[in-house]
Amino acid sequence: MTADIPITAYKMNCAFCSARPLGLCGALGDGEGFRELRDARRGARLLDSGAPIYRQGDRHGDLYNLVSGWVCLHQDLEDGRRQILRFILPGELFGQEPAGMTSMSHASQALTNISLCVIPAERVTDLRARYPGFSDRFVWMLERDNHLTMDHLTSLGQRSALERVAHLMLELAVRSSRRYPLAPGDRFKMPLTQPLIADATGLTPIHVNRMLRRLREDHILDLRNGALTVLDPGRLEAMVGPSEDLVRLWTRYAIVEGLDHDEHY
Amino acid sequence: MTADIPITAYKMNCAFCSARPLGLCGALGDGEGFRELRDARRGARLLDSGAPIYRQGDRHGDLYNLVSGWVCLHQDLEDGRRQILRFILPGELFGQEPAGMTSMSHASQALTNISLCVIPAERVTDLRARYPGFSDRFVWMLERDNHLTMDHLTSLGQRSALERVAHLMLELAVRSSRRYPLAPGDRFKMPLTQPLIADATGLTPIHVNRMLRRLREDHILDLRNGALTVLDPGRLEAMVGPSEDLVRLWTRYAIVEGLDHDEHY
DNA sequence: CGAAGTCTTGACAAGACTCAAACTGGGTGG
DNA sequence: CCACCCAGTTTGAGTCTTGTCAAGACTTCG
Repeated sequence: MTADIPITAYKMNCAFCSARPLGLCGALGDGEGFRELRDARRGARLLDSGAPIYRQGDRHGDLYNLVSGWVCLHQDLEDGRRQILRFILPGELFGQEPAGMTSMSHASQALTNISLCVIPAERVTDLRARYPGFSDRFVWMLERDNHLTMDHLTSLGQRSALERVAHLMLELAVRSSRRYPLAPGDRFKMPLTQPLIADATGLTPIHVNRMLRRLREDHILDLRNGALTVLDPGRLEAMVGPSEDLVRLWTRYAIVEGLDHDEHY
Repeated sequence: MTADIPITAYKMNCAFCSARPLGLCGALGDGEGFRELRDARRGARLLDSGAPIYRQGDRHGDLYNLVSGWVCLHQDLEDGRRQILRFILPGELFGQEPAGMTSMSHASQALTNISLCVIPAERVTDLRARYPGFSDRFVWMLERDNHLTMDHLTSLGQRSALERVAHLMLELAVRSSRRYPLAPGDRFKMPLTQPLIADATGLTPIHVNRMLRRLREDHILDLRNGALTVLDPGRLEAMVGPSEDLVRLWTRYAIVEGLDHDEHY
């Protein structure tokens, strides 16, 4: 179920630990700050698909960096309805809450087998205070989260069921591959079930099924057996209409000063 | 239409300029940092109801602090549909975007006559780098925004039309008055039209009208002539089910170290 | 007084949800 | 190797919520 793994087992896309200079820690260089961050890690965790990472109402304390696998953040209502707020992909940070909150406002769950890097929130706060570049990247990540969440808000509030599903598929294809534009026939591994898509789009699983069928019959995309095939990128993008800036946020982990294009990733 | 006003005309609830120790600048104390912030202001602006503050696609550059009046942030689709992302109340900050964005992803509009405090974004970045307490509050505000947006996302995705309208009304009553809990008969000035509520909840104006009528007939609340009367706070809260933490975010501008309760506001 | 914007209502249409059932594929245990 | 089970997917029929269209009433303001 849950296992601790040695630090050496980390993959290379932890924003805290590696992926320099792209991740959070890139701002710390190779010096003292980076060593501090590395030493602050509470440890790594391996979790099985389906396992909760934290629950709604848990006391707040740690930040998480997803090293491998997929995670979703979701908010549950008392009567069982739940909204998936965001899908977390490798290299992304999650688990932060405004200071002063007594408990987590949302839960998180592994969608695949995952590996995580765990850092106490107060250590991050401390590093932020002492390393401005580190703080800047942290702020950038918050602003990015905000931006993506607002985009979802517009999608749920204004788009039709078909558009919402298309929007989510395009976003996840681009975010998971960091590639744009897409070509006809591109395939992406996507560990999503239709009930998950339903919780993310505010639809019922049955209706998601119908929308996916329609997208397939219209030769726009085909989601099956955990893989998405983009059949007609042009029409897909036309349905979604992502801005240039939005695509940039989809293809990046963090702002990197001086680097302005995706080619570096 | 637009007018510049002398610095002396500021009211006391600008997070940059005053409202100390509660606003952003509170962390700067009375010393050098505070003077720097005050001097960094690009100036103040008065705008008439309905005026745009910035448009979607405008170049990014300034941060805004609302001194008086109401503002909404909204994101528009090409075909005219629009989603209201957030209502901004006096004392709140808006206009930030992730570094690297070329243009604003959303627009903002004055819902009443307003007064604004304008600060160049790069000056804020600079102050963040040099004053950690200032940076903490800035981060806190971002996290708060994020939290509120996620709450709206859950509302749009999971709640019925009636619940969404009730949710918005409760939130705005509490946020605008900074008072909780509510008592039967409490009245709140609220410069909202039904089309605005529709854009915020993802419904049509006509359906908003139906929902408001039902809430009125059920003696839960009454929104009329720009004022909301809460008739039955108990049932209203039961419909919305806000957590303790959420209410705390509704009643506060900023984290203030050492102060833990609303009584200070 | 007229005009514009907002609110209200009714009748109808459409999109999305509910319920029920059959089908698929992968894993488990006999 | 097969039977079974399970979660996920697919489909159909019927219902209900919400949206659309149209028109009238009420405010506010010039």
